[in-house]
Amino acid sequence: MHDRYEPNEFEQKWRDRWREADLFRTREDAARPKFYALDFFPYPSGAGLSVGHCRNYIPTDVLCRMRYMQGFNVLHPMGFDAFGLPAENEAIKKQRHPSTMVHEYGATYRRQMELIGNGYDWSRSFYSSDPSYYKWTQWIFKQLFNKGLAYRSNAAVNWCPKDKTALANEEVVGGLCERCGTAVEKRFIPQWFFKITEYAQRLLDDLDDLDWPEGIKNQQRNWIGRSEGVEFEMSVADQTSVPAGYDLDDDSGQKHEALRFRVFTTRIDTIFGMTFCVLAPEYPLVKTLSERASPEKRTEIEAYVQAAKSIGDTTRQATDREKSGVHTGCFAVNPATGKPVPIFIADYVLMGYGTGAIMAVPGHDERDFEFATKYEVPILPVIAPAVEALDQVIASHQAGHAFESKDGVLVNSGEYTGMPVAEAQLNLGVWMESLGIGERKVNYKLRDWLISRQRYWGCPIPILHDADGNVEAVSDECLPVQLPDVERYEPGDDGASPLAAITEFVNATASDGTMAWRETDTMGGFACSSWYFLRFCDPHNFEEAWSLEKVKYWMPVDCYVGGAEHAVMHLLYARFWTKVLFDLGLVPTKEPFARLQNQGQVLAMTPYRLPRPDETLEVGEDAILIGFDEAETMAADQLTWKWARMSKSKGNVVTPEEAVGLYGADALRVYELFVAPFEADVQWSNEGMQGAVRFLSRIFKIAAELQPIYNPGWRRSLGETNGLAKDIRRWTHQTISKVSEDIERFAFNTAVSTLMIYVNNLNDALRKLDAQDASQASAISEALETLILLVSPIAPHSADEIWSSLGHEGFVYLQEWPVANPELAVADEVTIAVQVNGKLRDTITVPASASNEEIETLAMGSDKVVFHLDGKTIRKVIVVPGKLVSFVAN
RNA sequence: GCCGGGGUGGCGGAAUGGUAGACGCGGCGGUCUCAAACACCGUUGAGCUCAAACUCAUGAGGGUUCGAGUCCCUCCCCCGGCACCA
Repeated sequence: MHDRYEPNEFEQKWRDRWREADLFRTREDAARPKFYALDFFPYPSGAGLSVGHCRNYIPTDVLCRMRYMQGFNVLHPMGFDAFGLPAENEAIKKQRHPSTMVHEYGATYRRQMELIGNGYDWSRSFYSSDPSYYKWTQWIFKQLFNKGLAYRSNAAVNWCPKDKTALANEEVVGGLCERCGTAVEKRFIPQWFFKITEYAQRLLDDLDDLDWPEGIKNQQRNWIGRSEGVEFEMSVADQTSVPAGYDLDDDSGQKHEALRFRVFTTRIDTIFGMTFCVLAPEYPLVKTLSERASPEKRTEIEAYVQAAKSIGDTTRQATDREKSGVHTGCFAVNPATGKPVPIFIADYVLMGYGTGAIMAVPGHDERDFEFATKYEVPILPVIAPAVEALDQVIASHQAGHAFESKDGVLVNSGEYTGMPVAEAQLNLGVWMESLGIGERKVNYKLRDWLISRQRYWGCPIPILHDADGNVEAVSDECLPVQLPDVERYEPGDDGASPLAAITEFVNATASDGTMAWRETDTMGGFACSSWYFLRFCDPHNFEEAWSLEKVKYWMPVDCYVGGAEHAVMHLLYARFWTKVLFDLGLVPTKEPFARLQNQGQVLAMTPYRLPRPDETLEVGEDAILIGFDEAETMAADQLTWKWARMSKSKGNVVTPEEAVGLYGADALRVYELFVAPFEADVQWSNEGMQGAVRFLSRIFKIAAELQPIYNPGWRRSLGETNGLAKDIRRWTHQTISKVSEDIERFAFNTAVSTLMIYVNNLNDALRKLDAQDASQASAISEALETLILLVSPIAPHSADEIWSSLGHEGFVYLQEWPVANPELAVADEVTIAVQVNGKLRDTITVPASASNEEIETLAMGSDKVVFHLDGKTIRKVIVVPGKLVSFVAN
């Protein structure tokens, strides 16, 4: 037996044995409970894994290993998110075919995952680019299509000029392509969408029951962006009702037919304060109003609309931009007051939200206030803290700000004056409905999910177009629509997929035998990852996407682990697909992931230097990234070292091979688990792993020392224990319960620290141990076994090595997880804090069975307590059993 | 601006309203060694000290409580997300 941790001597041996024994093959034993744990579907990048990725995979593996030992059927699969932009872009750069490249990278990932000792059931693995997988991605597309949830539309879409494809809203971050950081442009191309908006309310409501981090749920709530309000109709006023002081530019002198438009507001209570209204420049009515206007006015309007079109969305939506707009020369009637208000066109109103038109209440909305000030529109206070507190509102206006108030009462609001805001919102909504010009309505920021990509490397959309422009789904027998194997697949700039140039692919026959052509867009990668967790339940099914029975058994995923960056992308899409499939009766759960955990990132020291005078910095950077080689050549005062996320581009990656080579796989596992809470970021240092090595070495040392007295039959020879033997058993059973709980709640750092305390205690006990004492020998044998079992999910190679050195056959993984006996975990004596007037003055040791009165008496006997109580009268005594005694005296 | 999550020794971090700083890293002292490394043993919040005792201390300030890192209020700072969404 090794007496210290020497990973090179045994770790590889155990990994080989696990593979030979097919140890991690999924068990589907009907008598056992199931546990489904899953890591986010990784895209296999050419950079391979870093120790940062391991921080995701190791903890899931620890939990799975414990669950298996606890008697669960564990499903712990791994596969690869192979389709999509990142793979294709890398393949283009390397002049390779994405298919061969991705498989090669996937093999590297697998090798690295095995190197760190992770136990996946590789027999269930697949690539999302396998035809046997994407056949079913297409089949699910069809389910959506048949249900009316997939549609083609010629809308303005986000186009990434670098990746040469359209993107979903979720993939545009701050106006930039989420992948490559290029500014997106607007394009009008016919695109396929999924109607995720139809599920907005359910996606919002069902968040409440999920055991997910609050931050992720919050992000989804914001993204869905529900708001309640009233949508109502405004009529354009006839020129005869134009108020004095407004010069109407209508040169026709004619009466026009009644024009109307609808506005949405969340603050119907402020309607009496509407002194103008605003249409988005893209609003359809703008054209009509412009045609009515004088030639000069028309020129002005058209110029403004043109200008709004030409500036990008990002610029347009910058909050610090000065408001701009143009008066149409027309007026609309405020339905509450009956008075005409001017209609403006302004680009601060967006066509994409609500109706694209608003009622403007400058008195109580900062944006409207800014606009009204610039264009000299009246500002009217209609909400105040109280009817008699109008001066506060006026003061705010004079100071240059709208008075924004969610409570308070209405003023200057006719019969509603004096009514509290909440009540007025309800009453005015009802009033609108009774009048028949509006209704209470819920709006969402969520937009439909744009799924088309004008790229080669994705799942083909299984749709045929006929000569008349009709679309039909490819019949089930003809699935999968195979992605043609071609040499050249670079995207074009014309908004067409490269597949459009492949006539053999495009030409097809419709179901009625007429000529048709295939849809040439492919699906974005998020389609593939929206159901892979279902396929893992039944990965070799060639008849159907999955059998309902299998999915009923395994779903939902009990523990889903990955980074927080997918909050509104993958995690939202996968929820949506699951709900659709649920409605179709194809899956038994409304939600795919019962519990979600986000791991922290691993940061590495990365060299930066100060910019030279002629250099400009990247957004968010205050220095310029340099390579480690360059850093070596520079003087220390020229450099700044910063903690940055490990990435190939920063050159700061530590690979699992390096870490395992230097310190061993188990040391890497222990270090990553122990160094910080699971969800916290970690500052990587190779030296930090030395502590993990010491911990593992101590375990080996204890095991080696105990080997001669270790008795595998300790259960039979255990009798009444006292003294040291009893202490040992108490530590053992306390440790079992704490470690089990901690692993369960993802507190791996405290699980490891508990094991360290246990090891330290056993180490101390070793020095006092009497090998001739049978009860001590049994207790320490139990302790040694328990230590190996408890440490095995965390350091599986070491556990197996020690286990076999002690003469056991097989693997620790196949042993039963120990169960704590609460009676043994209880101490005979407890240390109790004694406080006088809230300050700690002494601690006393009392029998655990002592009554409150006995504890109080013992505490009164303490010299220190006597000293601090001297000359005082005890007013009150608080006894918390097992914890403290507190005297209140004066 | 809005919404989340945070702020504890030199560092990473522990702590169901009940002994703040577990465990580890680093430091210091020692054992082993010709010496070093490894390993092992001891020590390590600050102040005052020979020591005991005492005082202070969980971003700042208030409050509730016998007792607050933990609960409440006001404010500051950091991280993440959203942002002209009516």
